[in-house]
Amino acid sequence: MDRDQVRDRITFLREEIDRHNRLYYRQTTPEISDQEFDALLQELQDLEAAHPEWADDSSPTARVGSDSDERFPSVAHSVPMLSLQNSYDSAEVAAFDQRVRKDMGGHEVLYTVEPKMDGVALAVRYRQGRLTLGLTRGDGTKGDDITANARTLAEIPDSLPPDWASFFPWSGVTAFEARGEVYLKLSQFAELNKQREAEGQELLANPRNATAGTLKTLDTAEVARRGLSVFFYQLFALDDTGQERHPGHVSEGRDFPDHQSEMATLDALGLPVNPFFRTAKDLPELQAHLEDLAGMRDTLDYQIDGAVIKVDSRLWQERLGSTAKAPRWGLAFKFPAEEAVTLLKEITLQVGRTGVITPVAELEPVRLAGTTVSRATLHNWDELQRKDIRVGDQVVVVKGGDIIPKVLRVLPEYRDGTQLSFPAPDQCPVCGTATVQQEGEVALRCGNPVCPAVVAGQLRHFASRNACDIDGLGGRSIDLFLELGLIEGPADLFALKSEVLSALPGWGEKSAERLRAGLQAARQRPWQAKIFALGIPQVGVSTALTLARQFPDIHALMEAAPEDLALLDDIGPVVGEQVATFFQGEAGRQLVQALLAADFFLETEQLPTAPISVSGDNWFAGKTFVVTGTLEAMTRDEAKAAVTSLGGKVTGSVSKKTDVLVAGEKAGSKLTKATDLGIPVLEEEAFLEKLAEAGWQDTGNV
DNA sequence: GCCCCTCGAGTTCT
DNA sequence: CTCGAGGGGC
Repeated sequence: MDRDQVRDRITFLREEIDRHNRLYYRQTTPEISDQEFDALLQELQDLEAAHPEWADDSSPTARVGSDSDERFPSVAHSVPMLSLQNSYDSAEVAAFDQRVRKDMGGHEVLYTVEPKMDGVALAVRYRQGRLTLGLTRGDGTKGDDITANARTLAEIPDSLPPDWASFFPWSGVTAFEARGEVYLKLSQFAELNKQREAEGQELLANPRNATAGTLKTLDTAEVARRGLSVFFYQLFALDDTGQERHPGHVSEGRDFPDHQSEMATLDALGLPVNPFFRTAKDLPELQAHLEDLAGMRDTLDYQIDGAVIKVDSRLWQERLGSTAKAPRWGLAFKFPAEEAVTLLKEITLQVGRTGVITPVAELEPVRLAGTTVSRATLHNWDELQRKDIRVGDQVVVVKGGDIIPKVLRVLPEYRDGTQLSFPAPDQCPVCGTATVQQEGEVALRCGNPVCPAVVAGQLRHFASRNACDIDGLGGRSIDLFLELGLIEGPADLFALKSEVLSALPGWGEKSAERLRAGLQAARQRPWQAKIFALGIPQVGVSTALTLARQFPDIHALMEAAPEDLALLDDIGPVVGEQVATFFQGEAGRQLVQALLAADFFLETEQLPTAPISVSGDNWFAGKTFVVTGTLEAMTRDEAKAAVTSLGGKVTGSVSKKTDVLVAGEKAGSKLTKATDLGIPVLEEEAFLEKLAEAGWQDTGNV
């Protein structure tokens, strides 16, 4: 099912379940068996679990269990407490705008935009200036009477100033109802959990659940202690008669002319309103406000999950009316979810170039922070056990560093006994060789040095950008060559015949020629890139450079003793031993011999390019830099090369020793850390200026 | 011997 | 980007 189908299905199931509920409870004429009903409910629960972004408080699943609470008396709402229609991207906002404009016959429209609080809805009633009732949303038509708890909220006044009625733009108001969202400030949430931790109590899972739980607590002293907050967004007068109903129509002058004045009146009454409140006269303005709000999200002391868009004029609201489900004059825009719940369908195994076997979670695809996530690494079996992840679990997925999905935790409450834990394999999934786990190591390895997965991984590494950077040789070609038995290792690439290549499926003379040129260029790669390409354990770009500076060619490097190696910068006994062992071992020796035979190594290797300082004494020289985020004018690697060429040092992580952080767009945790440590941050524009000042010019070849 | 810093390795999706 | 672990300063 694609996204739209899932959504339609959810809507259908909700309506269908509601219908059967009515048949069952009110008319006692069920159409389907209890089992069939349970199956529908189960399907809906599964879909909602996989798509938390479409959760809805009025869904039948939400009503099952805790929502309607026997411990509190149930009271009918004066006006049904509807929710707005949800939307998930800017196209849907545009469609909303178009529909509204059409319905308004080209009349000028003004929208309001306010944050959509991630809290719990609450209605409060005042009569003659005194708080008389606090009511939860419940099922939308009747809610739970939690008046005693509502009274404990410091932000909800028990009685209003004597002149309260004069704040309404029409006279004769004796009672009113205000609706809003109760929430827990993030700072307060953190404070509460700190206390709970100290007292050995279980921690509150998240602010929203904590708020919902608090409102349903019977101990009012405890409710008061939690320190809940509230923002109101709706206000209407009530009849003073026994039967409450919405009394006014705008045309009769007994309602607010627009949403703005409604908010202003709430504020005047001393009921808190969110400080973010804007108006927009067209779609671009609307979108700009939504973006602003999304940008502010992390700076707020409360969670918001989107924005609420309304047509400002109440007259137009009335004319636009409502569908059966939601008002036509408003829209809830939801930000992309940063956390999603989905089904872990399967765990598969991956064998990397070093032979390390990694478990990977295969997930039911789910939208998360703008992309669809279907896989996530589980790293190793320590992690699997620590988190007690099992096949068939509902899991919470987040995006680490906003890019790479990661399984945060399982939801054990969804387990039904069919979930199976996944033991570490005793055989390599690719070649069947027994797996080994070295002492003190977390990683599980395939014991076979020529495991096909390892060989493929080594070839990929050999061709990769920082290694030989072979143009025209991607992962798919490598797999193809291996499958056909054309090659067994990197050296065999050089012996591939053009005639053979151009006859391969998907290959022609052009691609064969491209690969030939790429291989020729590989022979001219800088010495350190060739060392890196060998794939020696523990030898990355940086260590390869150290080795290249010390040893002029492959022969000298092969003969180096571990003790000599350990003397080098950043190389200790462990890495020294690893390097020496690689060259003494059968596999390493064969690889080097074969590459020598293929003329891969040169008599005189190209020495690593020494830092060329333009003036030797520029702003960059001697400083330590970290580059993060996306730059416009250049790639991160180009920026690093530029800094290095001016005598600056570039490291990968921010620490006290970092002098400057160069931050592009969408900089993540590194920017946060740098700010914490008080390290100067240079944005791209300033960085380019400094480069120009230092006399750097783009040579094009990095 | 402890702690901080840096490096290597594996990682997703468009 | 994050994690684990090696290297080396203190």
